[in-house]
Amino acid sequence: MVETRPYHHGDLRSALLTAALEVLEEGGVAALSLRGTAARAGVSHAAPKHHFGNRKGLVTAIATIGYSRFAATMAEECARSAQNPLGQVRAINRGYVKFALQNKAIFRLMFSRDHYDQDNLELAQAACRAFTLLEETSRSVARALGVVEADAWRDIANLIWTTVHGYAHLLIDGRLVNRETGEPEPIPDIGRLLFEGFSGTGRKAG
Amino acid sequence: MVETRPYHHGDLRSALLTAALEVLEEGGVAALSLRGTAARAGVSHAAPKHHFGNRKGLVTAIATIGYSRFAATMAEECARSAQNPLGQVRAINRGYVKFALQNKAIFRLMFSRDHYDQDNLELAQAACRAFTLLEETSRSVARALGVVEADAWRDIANLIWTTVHGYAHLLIDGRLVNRETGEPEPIPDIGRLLFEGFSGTGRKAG
DNA sequence: TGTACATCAGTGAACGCGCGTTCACTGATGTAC
DNA sequence: TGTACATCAGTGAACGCGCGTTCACTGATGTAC
Repeated sequence: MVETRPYHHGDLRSALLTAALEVLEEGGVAALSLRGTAARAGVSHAAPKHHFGNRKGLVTAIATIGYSRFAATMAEECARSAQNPLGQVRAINRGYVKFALQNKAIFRLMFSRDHYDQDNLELAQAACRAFTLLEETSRSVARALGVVEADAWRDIANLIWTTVHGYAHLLIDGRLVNRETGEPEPIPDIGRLLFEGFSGTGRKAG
Repeated sequence: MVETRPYHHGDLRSALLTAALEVLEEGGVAALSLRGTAARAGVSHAAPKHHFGNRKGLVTAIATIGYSRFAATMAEECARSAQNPLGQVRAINRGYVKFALQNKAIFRLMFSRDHYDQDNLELAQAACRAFTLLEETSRSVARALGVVEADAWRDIANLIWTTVHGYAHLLIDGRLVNRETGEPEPIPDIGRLLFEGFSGTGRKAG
Protein backbone atom coordinates (compact mmCIF):
# COMPACT_ATOMS: atom_id res chain seq x y z
CA MET A 1 0.00 0.00 0.00
CA VAL A 2 1.75 3.09 -1.23
CA GLU A 3 1.15 6.48 0.29
CA THR A 4 0.28 8.48 -2.82
CA ARG A 5 0.06 12.24 -2.91
CA PRO A 6 -3.24 13.44 -4.34
CA TYR A 7 -3.04 15.00 -7.76
CA HIS A 8 -4.31 18.29 -6.48
CA HIS A 9 -2.32 19.92 -3.75
CA GLY A 10 -5.13 21.72 -2.01
CA ASP A 11 -3.19 24.81 -1.00
CA LEU A 12 -0.38 25.07 -3.50
CA ARG A 13 -0.37 28.84 -3.65
CA SER A 14 0.53 29.08 0.03
CA ALA A 15 3.02 26.24 -0.26
CA LEU A 16 4.72 27.97 -3.20
CA LEU A 17 4.93 31.26 -1.33
CA THR A 18 6.47 29.55 1.67
CA ALA A 19 8.97 27.83 -0.60
CA ALA A 20 9.72 31.07 -2.43
CA LEU A 21 10.40 32.88 0.84
CA GLU A 22 12.88 30.19 1.81
CA VAL A 23 14.62 30.35 -1.55
CA LEU A 24 14.71 34.13 -1.34
CA GLU A 25 16.25 34.33 2.13
CA GLU A 26 18.81 31.67 1.24
CA GLY A 27 20.00 33.06 -2.07
CA GLY A 28 18.63 36.56 -2.57
CA VAL A 29 16.41 37.83 -5.38
CA ALA A 30 18.72 36.43 -8.03
CA ALA A 31 18.01 32.92 -6.77
CA LEU A 32 14.25 33.39 -6.83
CA SER A 33 12.85 31.53 -9.85
CA LEU A 34 9.62 29.82 -10.76
CA ARG A 35 11.40 26.55 -11.31
CA GLY A 36 13.38 26.71 -8.10
CA THR A 37 10.27 27.54 -6.13
CA ALA A 38 8.36 24.66 -7.69
CA ALA A 39 11.21 22.28 -6.93
CA ARG A 40 11.37 23.43 -3.33
CA ALA A 41 7.63 22.87 -2.99
CA GLY A 42 8.00 19.41 -4.53
CA VAL A 43 5.78 20.12 -7.48
CA SER A 44 6.20 20.17 -11.23
CA HIS A 45 8.02 23.21 -12.56
CA ALA A 46 5.09 24.47 -14.61
CA ALA A 47 2.67 24.47 -11.69
CA PRO A 48 3.47 28.00 -10.40
CA LYS A 49 2.28 29.38 -13.74
CA HIS A 50 -1.34 28.74 -12.73
CA HIS A 51 -0.97 30.79 -9.56
CA PHE A 52 1.35 33.63 -10.46
CA GLY A 53 1.37 33.88 -14.24
CA ASN A 54 5.05 34.64 -14.48
CA ARG A 55 8.11 35.39 -12.43
CA LYS A 56 7.09 38.98 -11.80
CA GLY A 57 3.75 37.78 -10.46
CA LEU A 58 5.51 35.58 -7.93
CA VAL A 59 7.85 38.36 -6.86
CA THR A 60 4.91 40.75 -6.51
CA ALA A 61 3.10 38.27 -4.27
CA ILE A 62 6.25 37.93 -2.18
CA ALA A 63 6.61 41.69 -1.85
CA THR A 64 2.98 41.92 -0.78
CA ILE A 65 3.56 39.42 2.00
CA GLY A 66 6.61 41.41 2.95
CA TYR A 67 4.71 44.66 3.33
CA SER A 68 1.98 42.97 5.36
CA ARG A 69 4.48 41.52 7.80
CA PHE A 70 6.38 44.78 7.84
CA ALA A 71 3.25 46.69 8.88
CA ALA A 72 2.39 44.02 11.44
CA THR A 73 5.85 44.12 13.00
CA MET A 74 5.73 47.89 13.41
CA ALA A 75 2.15 47.80 14.69
CA GLU A 76 3.14 45.25 17.37
CA GLU A 77 5.97 47.43 18.56
CA CYS A 78 3.70 50.46 18.63
CA ALA A 79 1.02 48.62 20.58
CA ARG A 80 3.32 47.56 23.36
CA SER A 81 5.21 50.84 23.71
CA ALA A 82 4.49 54.07 25.54
CA GLN A 83 1.51 55.77 23.90
CA ASN A 84 3.21 59.12 23.49
CA PRO A 85 4.89 60.57 20.42
CA LEU A 86 8.47 59.82 21.48
CA GLY A 87 7.56 56.27 22.49
CA GLN A 88 5.82 55.74 19.17
CA VAL A 89 8.72 57.05 17.10
CA ARG A 90 11.04 54.69 18.91
CA ALA A 91 8.59 51.83 18.43
CA ILE A 92 8.40 52.48 14.69
CA ASN A 93 12.18 52.48 14.57
CA ARG A 94 12.43 49.21 16.47
CA GLY A 95 9.79 47.53 14.34
CA TYR A 96 11.31 48.77 11.10
CA VAL A 97 14.78 47.52 11.99
CA LYS A 98 13.54 44.28 13.51
CA PHE A 99 11.69 43.38 10.34
CA ALA A 100 14.65 44.27 8.14
CA LEU A 101 17.06 42.18 10.21
CA GLN A 102 14.78 39.17 10.34
CA ASN A 103 13.86 39.37 6.65
CA LYS A 104 16.93 40.75 4.96
CA ALA A 105 16.27 39.55 1.44
CA ILE A 106 12.58 40.38 1.35
CA PHE A 107 13.30 43.82 2.82
CA ARG A 108 15.79 44.47 0.04
CA LEU A 109 13.26 43.19 -2.47
CA MET A 110 10.49 45.47 -1.19
CA PHE A 111 12.70 48.47 -1.80
CA SER A 112 13.76 47.45 -5.32
CA ARG A 113 10.58 48.25 -7.11
CA ASP A 114 11.85 47.28 -10.55
CA HIS A 115 11.54 43.70 -9.43
CA TYR A 116 7.79 43.64 -8.97
CA ASP A 117 4.56 45.11 -10.27
CA GLN A 118 4.12 48.27 -8.26
CA ASP A 119 0.61 48.84 -9.63
CA ASN A 120 -0.69 45.67 -8.01
CA LEU A 121 -3.65 46.61 -5.81
CA GLU A 122 -3.05 44.19 -2.95
CA LEU A 123 0.58 45.22 -2.76
CA ALA A 124 -0.25 48.91 -2.76
CA GLN A 125 -2.71 48.38 0.07
CA ALA A 126 -0.23 46.45 2.18
CA ALA A 127 2.45 49.10 1.61
CA CYS A 128 -0.03 51.82 2.46
CA ARG A 129 -0.84 50.14 5.77
CA ALA A 130 2.84 50.18 6.68
CA PHE A 131 3.44 53.80 5.81
CA THR A 132 0.24 55.02 7.45
CA LEU A 133 1.73 54.08 10.80
CA LEU A 134 4.70 56.31 10.11
CA GLU A 135 2.46 59.11 8.93
CA GLU A 136 0.23 59.03 12.00
CA THR A 137 3.18 59.02 14.33
CA SER A 138 4.73 61.95 12.47
CA ARG A 139 1.51 63.91 12.78
CA SER A 140 1.42 63.36 16.52
CA VAL A 141 5.06 64.38 16.78
CA ALA A 142 4.28 67.57 14.89
CA ARG A 143 1.42 68.31 17.28
CA ALA A 144 3.57 67.61 20.32
CA LEU A 145 6.29 69.91 19.01
CA GLY A 146 3.72 72.65 18.58
CA VAL A 147 4.37 72.94 14.87
CA VAL A 148 1.81 75.09 13.13
CA GLU A 149 2.26 74.54 9.38
CA ALA A 150 -0.24 71.99 8.13
CA ASP A 151 2.27 69.95 6.16
CA ALA A 152 5.18 70.12 8.57
CA TRP A 153 4.53 66.54 9.58
CA ARG A 154 5.91 65.62 6.18
CA ASP A 155 9.34 66.93 7.07
CA ILE A 156 9.20 64.95 10.28
CA ALA A 157 8.03 61.81 8.50
CA ASN A 158 10.81 62.17 5.93
CA LEU A 159 13.38 62.64 8.64
CA ILE A 160 12.24 59.60 10.63
CA TRP A 161 11.85 57.48 7.53
CA THR A 162 15.19 58.33 5.95
CA THR A 163 17.04 57.80 9.21
CA VAL A 164 15.53 54.46 10.09
CA HIS A 165 15.61 53.25 6.51
CA GLY A 166 19.24 54.18 6.12
CA TYR A 167 20.05 52.52 9.41
CA ALA A 168 18.21 49.31 8.52
CA HIS A 169 19.70 49.18 5.06
CA LEU A 170 23.26 49.78 6.19
CA LEU A 171 22.88 47.31 9.02
CA ILE A 172 21.75 44.41 6.83
CA ASP A 173 24.64 45.20 4.54
CA GLY A 174 27.00 44.60 7.44
CA ARG A 175 27.90 48.24 7.99
CA LEU A 176 27.54 50.19 11.20
CA VAL A 177 29.38 47.54 13.13
CA ASN A 178 31.75 48.92 15.73
CA ARG A 179 35.22 47.75 14.76
CA GLU A 180 36.39 47.36 18.33
CA THR A 181 33.42 45.68 19.95
CA GLY A 182 31.94 43.96 16.90
CA GLU A 183 28.54 45.17 18.10
CA PRO A 184 26.19 47.04 15.77
CA GLU A 185 25.87 50.73 16.41
CA PRO A 186 22.56 51.58 18.10
CA ILE A 187 19.62 53.02 16.14
CA PRO A 188 20.00 56.81 16.02
CA ASP A 189 17.47 58.21 18.47
CA ILE A 190 15.89 60.61 16.04
CA GLY A 191 12.85 61.04 18.30
CA ARG A 192 14.95 62.32 21.15
CA LEU A 193 16.86 64.56 18.77
CA LEU A 194 13.60 66.08 17.58
CA PHE A 195 12.26 66.68 21.06
CA GLU A 196 15.39 67.61 22.93
CA GLY A 197 18.02 68.53 20.37
CA PHE A 198 21.49 67.02 20.25
CA SER A 199 22.41 68.64 23.56
CA GLY A 200 19.71 66.53 25.18
CA THR A 201 21.19 63.23 24.14
CA GLY A 202 23.57 63.19 27.07
CA ARG A 203 26.59 63.49 24.85
CA LYS A 204 27.21 67.17 25.16
CA ALA A 205 29.35 68.62 27.91
CA GLY A 206 27.48 70.24 30.82
CA MET B 1 41.82 47.91 -48.40
CA VAL B 2 39.94 46.82 -45.34
CA GLU B 3 40.17 48.65 -42.03
CA THR B 4 41.09 45.80 -39.73
CA ARG B 5 41.06 46.00 -35.98
CA PRO B 6 44.36 44.93 -34.45
CA TYR B 7 44.32 41.60 -32.68
CA HIS B 8 45.24 43.21 -29.39
CA HIS B 9 42.94 45.87 -28.13
CA GLY B 10 45.44 47.98 -26.25
CA ASP B 11 43.23 49.01 -23.39
CA LEU B 12 40.63 46.31 -23.16
CA ARG B 13 40.32 46.41 -19.39
CA SER B 14 39.14 50.02 -19.49
CA ALA B 15 36.90 49.34 -22.47
CA LEU B 16 35.32 46.40 -20.67
CA LEU B 17 34.71 48.46 -17.54
CA THR B 18 33.08 51.22 -19.58
CA ALA B 19 30.90 48.64 -21.30
CA ALA B 20 30.04 46.99 -17.99
CA LEU B 21 28.97 50.31 -16.48
CA GLU B 22 26.65 50.90 -19.41
CA VAL B 23 25.15 47.43 -19.13
CA LEU B 24 24.76 47.91 -15.39
CA GLU B 25 22.97 51.23 -15.57
CA GLU B 26 20.69 49.97 -18.31
CA GLY B 27 19.64 46.67 -16.77
CA GLY B 28 20.76 46.52 -13.17
CA VAL B 29 23.07 44.00 -11.52
CA ALA B 30 21.07 41.10 -12.88
CA ALA B 31 21.97 42.16 -16.42
CA LEU B 32 25.67 42.42 -15.67
CA SER B 33 27.43 39.40 -17.20
CA LEU B 34 30.85 38.65 -18.61
CA ARG B 35 29.36 37.71 -21.95
CA GLY B 36 27.14 40.75 -22.16
CA THR B 37 30.03 43.03 -21.26
CA ALA B 38 32.26 41.42 -23.88
CA ALA B 39 29.54 41.79 -26.51
CA ARG B 40 29.04 45.45 -25.64
CA ALA B 41 32.78 46.03 -25.95
CA GLY B 42 32.79 44.23 -29.32
CA VAL B 43 35.15 41.53 -28.21
CA SER B 44 34.99 37.76 -27.92
CA HIS B 45 33.07 36.51 -24.93
CA ALA B 46 36.02 34.79 -23.31
CA ALA B 47 38.21 37.89 -23.36
CA PRO B 48 37.08 39.33 -20.00
CA LYS B 49 38.40 36.22 -18.30
CA HIS B 50 41.97 37.46 -18.75
CA HIS B 51 41.20 40.72 -16.97
CA PHE B 52 38.76 39.84 -14.24
CA GLY B 53 38.99 36.10 -13.70
CA ASN B 54 35.30 35.60 -13.19
CA ARG B 55 32.03 37.47 -12.83
CA LYS B 56 32.73 38.42 -9.22
CA GLY B 57 36.04 39.93 -10.27
CA LEU B 58 34.27 42.15 -12.78
CA VAL B 59 31.67 43.22 -10.26
CA THR B 60 34.38 43.97 -7.71
CA ALA B 61 36.20 46.16 -10.21
CA ILE B 62 32.95 47.98 -10.94
CA ALA B 63 32.28 48.54 -7.25
CA THR B 64 35.80 49.90 -6.84
CA ILE B 65 35.22 52.43 -9.59
CA GLY B 66 31.95 53.28 -7.89
CA TYR B 67 33.58 54.03 -4.56
CA SER B 68 36.27 56.15 -6.20
CA ARG B 69 33.74 58.28 -8.03
CA PHE B 70 31.59 58.41 -4.91
CA ALA B 71 34.47 59.81 -2.88
CA ALA B 72 35.36 62.23 -5.66
CA THR B 73 31.80 63.55 -5.94
CA MET B 74 31.62 64.23 -2.21
CA ALA B 75 35.09 65.76 -2.17
CA GLU B 76 34.12 68.14 -4.96
CA GLU B 77 31.05 69.29 -3.10
CA CYS B 78 33.07 69.75 0.08
CA ALA B 79 35.73 71.75 -1.72
CA ARG B 80 33.35 74.28 -3.16
CA SER B 81 31.19 74.72 -0.06
CA ALA B 82 31.54 76.82 3.07
CA GLN B 83 34.48 75.56 5.09
CA ASN B 84 32.58 75.26 8.33
CA PRO B 85 31.02 72.16 9.90
CA LEU B 86 27.44 72.91 8.83
CA GLY B 87 28.54 73.70 5.29
CA GLN B 88 30.54 70.50 5.13
CA VAL B 89 27.70 68.33 6.40
CA ARG B 90 25.44 69.77 3.75
CA ALA B 91 28.13 69.28 1.11
CA ILE B 92 28.52 65.63 2.08
CA ASN B 93 24.77 65.21 1.82
CA ARG B 94 24.64 66.84 -1.59
CA GLY B 95 27.53 64.80 -2.93
CA TYR B 96 26.15 61.56 -1.54
CA VAL B 97 22.73 62.09 -3.10
CA LYS B 98 24.10 63.46 -6.35
CA PHE B 99 26.24 60.39 -6.87
CA ALA B 100 23.38 58.04 -6.03
CA LEU B 101 21.00 59.76 -8.43
CA GLN B 102 23.47 59.84 -11.29
CA ASN B 103 24.65 56.26 -10.74
CA LYS B 104 21.61 54.45 -9.44
CA ALA B 105 22.61 50.91 -10.30
CA ILE B 106 26.21 51.16 -9.21
CA PHE B 107 25.13 52.82 -5.97
CA ARG B 108 22.80 49.90 -5.27
CA LEU B 109 25.59 47.51 -6.18
CA MET B 110 28.08 49.16 -3.82
CA PHE B 111 25.70 48.60 -0.94
CA SER B 112 24.97 44.95 -1.76
CA ARG B 113 28.22 43.45 -0.61
CA ASP B 114 27.26 39.88 -1.42
CA HIS B 115 27.77 40.76 -5.03
CA TYR B 116 31.46 41.50 -4.86
CA ASP B 117 34.66 40.57 -3.06
CA GLN B 118 34.73 42.82 -0.05
CA ASP B 119 38.27 41.76 0.88
CA ASN B 120 39.69 43.25 -2.31
CA LEU B 121 42.37 45.73 -1.33
CA GLU B 122 41.78 48.35 -4.00
CA LEU B 123 38.08 48.34 -3.26
CA ALA B 124 38.62 48.67 0.47
CA GLN B 125 40.90 51.64 -0.10
CA ALA B 126 38.42 53.40 -2.35
CA ALA B 127 35.62 52.82 0.13
CA CYS B 128 37.81 54.06 2.95
CA ARG B 129 38.51 57.28 1.07
CA ALA B 130 34.78 57.91 0.79
CA PHE B 131 33.98 57.26 4.41
CA THR B 132 36.95 59.23 5.71
CA LEU B 133 35.30 62.38 4.41
CA LEU B 134 32.23 61.62 6.48
CA GLU B 135 34.34 60.84 9.51
CA GLU B 136 36.35 64.04 9.35
CA THR B 137 33.25 66.13 8.94
CA SER B 138 31.62 64.39 11.89
CA ARG B 139 34.66 65.09 14.06
CA SER B 140 34.54 68.76 13.22
CA VAL B 141 30.81 68.83 13.96
CA ALA B 142 31.49 67.25 17.34
CA ARG B 143 34.11 69.89 18.09
CA ALA B 144 31.82 72.69 17.00
CA LEU B 145 29.03 71.34 19.19
CA GLY B 146 31.43 71.30 22.14
CA VAL B 147 31.02 67.59 22.69
CA VAL B 148 33.54 66.22 25.13
CA GLU B 149 33.40 62.42 24.84
CA ALA B 150 36.14 61.16 22.55
CA ASP B 151 33.93 58.85 20.53
CA ALA B 152 30.85 61.06 20.31
CA TRP B 153 31.68 61.87 16.71
CA ARG B 154 30.62 58.30 15.96
CA ASP B 155 27.05 59.03 16.97
CA ILE B 156 27.11 62.07 14.75
CA ALA B 157 28.62 60.17 11.85
CA ASN B 158 26.02 57.42 12.21
CA LEU B 159 23.25 59.96 12.29
CA ILE B 160 24.45 61.79 9.20
CA TRP B 161 25.22 58.59 7.35
CA THR B 162 21.94 56.83 8.09
CA THR B 163 19.91 59.89 7.17
CA VAL B 164 21.59 60.64 3.89
CA HIS B 165 21.87 56.99 2.96
CA GLY B 166 18.21 56.38 3.66
CA TYR B 167 17.30 59.48 1.69
CA ALA B 168 19.43 58.50 -1.30
CA HIS B 169 18.21 54.94 -1.26
CA LEU B 170 14.54 55.85 -1.00
CA LEU B 171 14.91 58.49 -3.65
CA ILE B 172 16.42 56.22 -6.28
CA ASP B 173 13.63 53.76 -5.52
CA GLY B 174 11.13 56.42 -6.51
CA ARG B 175 9.93 57.17 -3.00
CA LEU B 176 9.90 60.52 -1.28
CA VAL B 177 8.13 62.11 -4.19
CA ASN B 178 5.50 64.62 -3.21
CA ARG B 179 2.20 63.30 -4.53
CA GLU B 180 0.82 66.74 -5.27
CA THR B 181 3.79 68.46 -6.85
CA GLY B 182 5.61 65.41 -8.23
CA GLU B 183 8.80 66.95 -6.88
CA PRO B 184 11.17 64.94 -4.69
CA GLU B 185 11.16 65.87 -1.03
CA PRO B 186 14.28 67.86 -0.07
CA ILE B 187 17.23 66.25 1.70
CA PRO B 188 16.57 66.38 5.45
CA ASP B 189 18.83 69.11 6.83
CA ILE B 190 20.39 66.98 9.52
CA GLY B 191 23.22 69.49 9.98
CA ARG B 192 20.84 72.26 10.90
CA LEU B 193 18.93 69.90 13.16
CA LEU B 194 22.14 69.08 15.00
CA PHE B 195 23.20 72.69 15.43
CA GLU B 196 19.88 74.37 15.97
CA GLY B 197 17.38 71.70 16.90
CA PHE B 198 14.05 71.20 15.17
CA SER B 199 12.80 74.56 16.44
CA GLY B 200 15.52 76.20 14.40
CA THR B 201 14.38 74.77 11.11
CA GLY B 202 11.84 77.50 10.64
CA ARG B 203 8.95 75.11 10.89
CA LYS B 204 8.05 75.67 14.51
CA ALA B 205 5.61 78.33 15.62
CA GLY B 206 6.70 81.49 17.40
C1' DT C 1 70.81 44.52 -36.01
C1' DG C 2 68.81 40.17 -36.17
C1' DT C 3 66.88 35.98 -34.34
C1' DA C 4 64.84 32.71 -31.15
C1' DC C 5 61.75 32.15 -27.70
C1' DA C 6 58.68 33.05 -23.80
C1' DT C 7 54.78 35.44 -22.51
C1' DC C 8 50.67 37.64 -23.03
C1' DA C 9 45.92 38.96 -24.98
C1' DG C 10 42.18 37.69 -27.58
C1' DT C 11 39.55 33.94 -30.44
C1' DG C 12 35.93 30.73 -31.35
C1' DA C 13 34.05 26.24 -30.60
C1' DA C 14 32.22 23.46 -27.14
C1' DC C 15 30.39 21.87 -22.53
C1' DG C 16 26.57 21.68 -19.32
C1' DC C 17 23.39 24.40 -16.62
C1' DG C 18 19.08 26.66 -15.04
C1' DC C 19 15.89 29.47 -16.69
C1' DG C 20 10.91 31.12 -18.58
C1' DT C 21 7.53 29.71 -21.42
C1' DT C 22 4.56 26.74 -24.34
C1' DC C 23 1.97 22.71 -25.11
C1' DA C 24 -0.98 18.72 -25.14
C1' DC C 25 -2.17 15.94 -21.56
C1' DT C 26 -4.56 14.00 -17.34
C1' DG C 27 -6.54 13.65 -12.92
C1' DA C 28 -9.87 15.81 -9.89
C1' DT C 29 -13.70 18.75 -8.76
C1' DG C 30 -17.94 20.83 -9.12
C1' DT C 31 -22.24 21.91 -11.35
C1' DA C 32 -26.43 21.50 -14.41
C1' DC C 33 -30.04 18.78 -15.32
C1' DT D 1 -29.46 9.79 -7.16
C1' DG D 2 -27.05 9.52 -11.28
C1' DT D 3 -24.80 11.20 -15.36
C1' DA D 4 -22.70 14.32 -18.62
C1' DC D 5 -19.85 17.96 -19.11
C1' DA D 6 -17.17 22.15 -18.15
C1' DT D 7 -13.62 23.84 -15.52
C1' DC D 8 -9.70 23.80 -12.95
C1' DA D 9 -4.96 22.33 -11.10
C1' DG D 10 -0.96 19.94 -11.86
C1' DT D 11 2.18 17.06 -15.21
C1' DG D 12 6.10 16.22 -18.08
C1' DA D 13 8.28 16.80 -22.47
C1' DA D 14 10.07 20.20 -25.36
C1' DC D 15 11.67 24.80 -27.13
C1' DG D 16 15.25 28.29 -27.29
C1' DC D 17 17.99 31.39 -24.53
C1' DG D 18 21.99 33.44 -22.10
C1' DC D 19 25.07 32.23 -18.96
C1' DG D 20 30.04 30.85 -16.82
C1' DT D 21 33.72 28.20 -17.77
C1' DT D 22 37.12 25.33 -20.30
C1' DC D 23 40.08 24.52 -24.07
C1' DA D 24 43.32 24.44 -27.83
C1' DC D 25 44.43 27.92 -30.77
C1' DT D 26 46.67 32.16 -32.84
C1' DG D 27 48.32 36.73 -33.37
C1' DA D 28 51.18 40.17 -31.19
C1' DT D 29 54.63 41.84 -28.09
C1' DG D 30 58.70 42.03 -25.70
C1' DT D 31 63.11 40.34 -24.13
C1' DA D 32 67.59 37.74 -24.03
C1' DC D 33 71.48 37.08 -26.43
